[in-house]
Amino acid sequence: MGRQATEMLKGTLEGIVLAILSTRAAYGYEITAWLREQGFSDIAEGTIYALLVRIEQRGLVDVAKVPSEKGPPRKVYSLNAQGREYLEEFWKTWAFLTERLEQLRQGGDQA
Amino acid sequence: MGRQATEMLKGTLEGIVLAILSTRAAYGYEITAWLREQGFSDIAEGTIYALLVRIEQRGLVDVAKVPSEKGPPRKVYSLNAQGREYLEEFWKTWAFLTERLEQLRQGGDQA
DNA sequence: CGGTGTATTCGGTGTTGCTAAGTACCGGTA
DNA sequence: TACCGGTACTTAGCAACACCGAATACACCG
Repeated sequence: MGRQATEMLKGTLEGIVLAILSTRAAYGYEITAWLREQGFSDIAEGTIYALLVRIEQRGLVDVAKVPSEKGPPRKVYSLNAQGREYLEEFWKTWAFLTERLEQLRQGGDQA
Repeated sequence: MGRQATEMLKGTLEGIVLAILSTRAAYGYEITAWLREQGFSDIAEGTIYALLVRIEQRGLVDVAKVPSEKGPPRKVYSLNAQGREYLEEFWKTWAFLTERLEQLRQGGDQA
């Protein structure tokens, strides 16, 4: 989607992944595929894996190694209590941002 | 506002400033003060100036040096045609992101 | 045995916002 | 005069994040 999207994803992508994991446990490959389906056409594979490693190191998710029928074992991530708290904060920050931008958009349309 | 906000601002702050400039010309100090009023409490002064330099170098804004009664001359920025185009793209990307996240938020609330 | 699809890892790059310090100009005050 | 606070901009170095490209590993199929 271009340069703007790349920069806007910073910080947001983390929230997106946490939000996905709040509905169900998932592994990297699966998440990447799902995001592509949702229109995040050019999210790099490596980006998701790196992100997953980060949130694991911060203790926001639990990990389970599950054998796959069709490849190497999967690392299945699930959101834990701390992750849920963090996700709450994310939504608050997101709400603040969207409010400000909604105001700006309306103001800009008038001018 | 913390780490999350910092990361989420990346890419978004640029759009915010362009949106401000689409309503009226402004200079750095003024923009910083306005943002603080709007609740962006800890946006660093240097951040805005650096951003303004970037968008100027990309040719999105025009600059005029205007003497001030109370200090060194102001650099007043105004959005030009290219900047307006770029801002349009920004809004599109932003709309895409908000759509996805709105869906995720609803899904997450159910689970 | 080589190729395709699944699944993860790693090193290096560019962009961005933050920190912190410095420069410059002006008015008021001691 | 000398100093301080408010205005206004600049700069150098840092940390975090998404991207790119390549590599690794496993399973099945022709």
